Amino acid sequence: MHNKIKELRKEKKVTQDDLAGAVSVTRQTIISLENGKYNASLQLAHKISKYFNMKIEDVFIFEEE
Amino acid sequence: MHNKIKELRKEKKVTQDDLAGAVSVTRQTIISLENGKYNASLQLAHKISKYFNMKIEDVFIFEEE
DNA sequence: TAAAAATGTAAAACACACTTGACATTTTGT
DNA sequence: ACAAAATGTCAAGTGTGTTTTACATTTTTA
Repeated sequence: MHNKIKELRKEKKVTQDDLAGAVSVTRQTIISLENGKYNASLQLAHKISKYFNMKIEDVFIFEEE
Repeated sequence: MHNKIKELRKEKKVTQDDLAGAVSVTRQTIISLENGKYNASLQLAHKISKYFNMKIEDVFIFEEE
């Protein structure tokens, strides 16, 4: 699974710190998600995609398992 | 956050064990999710909603936070 | 009505999402 | 060029999702 957070964030021209604040997590969490260190929780995935006005499936890409 | 797993599962007439097998988790995990003991991971939420041919947001309900 | 199937509970163990803090590197702006 | 802002790394700690095992209760069916 990977995600489009970094792209979406740059399109919208917001900083990691801004996004982190907006969804109430640490900047470290955003960094780790963007760099594929681990996956977001369902709650966080929801907040992030809501922040970008998108569906979870359009931000987080689940390749075949 | 709550979810519609139990309802959807009964509509489709599948057992907890069937669903668990279909999404590769333990029956215990399904029980705990249905009874609100904890929330699914993003991966699992995706597998479950895909199993029911639905979007994550239509299976897992995020009340205002 | 008894056996079988389905659902539930409880607790210990493990994996991973997320935090915290401190510091290093890259990018941006003047 | 230099300072400031943004991004990244590392490591230890906390909390929670998931597994496993074993057993109890409820529901279904022959």
